[in-house]
Amino acid sequence: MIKIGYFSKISRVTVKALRLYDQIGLLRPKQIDNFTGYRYYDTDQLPMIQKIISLKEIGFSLTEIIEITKNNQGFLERLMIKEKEVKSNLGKEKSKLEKIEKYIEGIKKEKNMDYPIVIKELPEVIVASRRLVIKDYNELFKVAPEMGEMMKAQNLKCAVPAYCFNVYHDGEYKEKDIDVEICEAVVAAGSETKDLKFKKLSKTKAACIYHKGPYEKLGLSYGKLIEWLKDNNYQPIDFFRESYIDGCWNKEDPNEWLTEIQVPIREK
Amino acid sequence: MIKIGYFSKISRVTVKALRLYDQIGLLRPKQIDNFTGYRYYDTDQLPMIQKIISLKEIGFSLTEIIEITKNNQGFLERLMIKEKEVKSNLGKEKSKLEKIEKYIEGIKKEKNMDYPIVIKELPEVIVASRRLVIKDYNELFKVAPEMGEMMKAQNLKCAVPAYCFNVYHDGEYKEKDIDVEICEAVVAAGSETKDLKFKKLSKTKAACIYHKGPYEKLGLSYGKLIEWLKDNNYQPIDFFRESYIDGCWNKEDPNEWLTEIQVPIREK
DNA sequence: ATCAATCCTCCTCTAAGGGGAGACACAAGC
DNA sequence: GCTTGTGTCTCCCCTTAGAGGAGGATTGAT
Repeated sequence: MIKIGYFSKISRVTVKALRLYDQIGLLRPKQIDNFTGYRYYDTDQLPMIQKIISLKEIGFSLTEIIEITKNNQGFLERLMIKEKEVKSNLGKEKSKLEKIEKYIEGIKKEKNMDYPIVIKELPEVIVASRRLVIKDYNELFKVAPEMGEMMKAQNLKCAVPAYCFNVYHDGEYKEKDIDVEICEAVVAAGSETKDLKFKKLSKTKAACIYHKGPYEKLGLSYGKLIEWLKDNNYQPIDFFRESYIDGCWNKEDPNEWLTEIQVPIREK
Repeated sequence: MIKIGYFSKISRVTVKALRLYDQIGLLRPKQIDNFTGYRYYDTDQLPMIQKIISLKEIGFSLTEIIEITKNNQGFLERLMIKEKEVKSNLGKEKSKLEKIEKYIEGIKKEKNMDYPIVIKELPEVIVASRRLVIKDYNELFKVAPEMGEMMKAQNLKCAVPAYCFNVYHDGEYKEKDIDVEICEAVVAAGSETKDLKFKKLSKTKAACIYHKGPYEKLGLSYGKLIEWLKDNNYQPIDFFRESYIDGCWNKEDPNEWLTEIQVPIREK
């Protein structure tokens, strides 16, 4: 019979750990002195502690190890479950590594990524949409409230949280005669009119970037996003959405305006 | 100004997490009502929470994120450190996966691995060694105590924990005229005699397996170990050591005898 | 007999929140 | 103005696998 310290040395398991294993019933000392409380182990418990170490090394928790060592039933199943888990972890670590390397690359190329680009899942949503050609961007400040009126007339309820974005349908950047579609998420579709259509957008992954500041500089953010798509080998599967978060309606200073550009992509 | 629940929805971060971030000073609400304690956030805090999420995704802890967002100094270095970390994790997960697959394979092939094979590091050790040819295995029970006498005569101190093993130098298994070397770890070398040599064994990785039961069945364990080496593409770099843990000196029943077979291997 | 080493139990701490209790606060319907 | 339901607040406990340490008892060696 050997004391815990010696058993700790030959098993290469700390005393703290051994006491814990005793406590949770994973590995009880062969004998415990009733008066002193001293734990006495036997060398023939070495294989058991070895097994515990092995199972720990492949990722089983102590609770799982207790169950495994108690009755060997279902060990194969457990192994296969654990295999999946580990594979999933492996995938996560790989994706971390990719992201880190992108970050490092970005810094070395001196791209100033004040705001990171992330992939989000955009939920399924029903939008009221009005598509029209406007003379210039300023006209937006007129037609947007009009649309609000139309929606109010139908007693449409906007979704919460609000989600309001524009889609620009021109193939190129234009300053005049812009083909724009204004979309606003609603709780349920209304009745279609000449000016107001409804559609359901299915959920999708999207690459997103925030843009802070006036709309004239949105181009910079579009540029970053497009470059990122190319670098990461993603392909857009729908139009870019320009989602308005802060704007003239709640912030006076255009430098405070906040917009998010979202582009639906196919998952890799 | 929006309340925590709404901010939670649009940022996709739980209320619990937001409150924690507030508490640790990572992301304070823009305003807090002195009377009610209600937290009020602003939409312009979205980019910040986004950044936090991104940094979390690549494996930074909240404490690290606080430091990163406070002053951007050394971000590149941090990234490179994190890259190493993640690569190391990746390696660990891969090794887990390998082990799991070996286990599964073993079970499917019905190899009864009552005791797992593990790789340990054997520490550097000084051994007293006596090499001789014995007529049969029973002679060991005579020569071993003799060696004890020789050591006692020189007042040699055995190492703690005790480490006593045999090395069989014959190229094949023999029943007679066995070329055996008996080794015992000592604290310091003594003076060499005809029968007693000393040598220092450097530390090395070794594949090890426990064997419980009489010595006649040691062959089975040797077999498993050798097969495992082949399966895992390891090559022995030294003789097999048969390390005696429980034996006739402390257990009567040979079924209780415990031996560990160790074979030094080169690290992959 | 003394003293250092070992052992015991008990307590707190880790990271990033999750779950829940009890108490207020707010908005809507009557 | 009142009730009701929901949202929010703080505070407390819980999770893993031990690490670290305090304070006190025991052991082994001199």
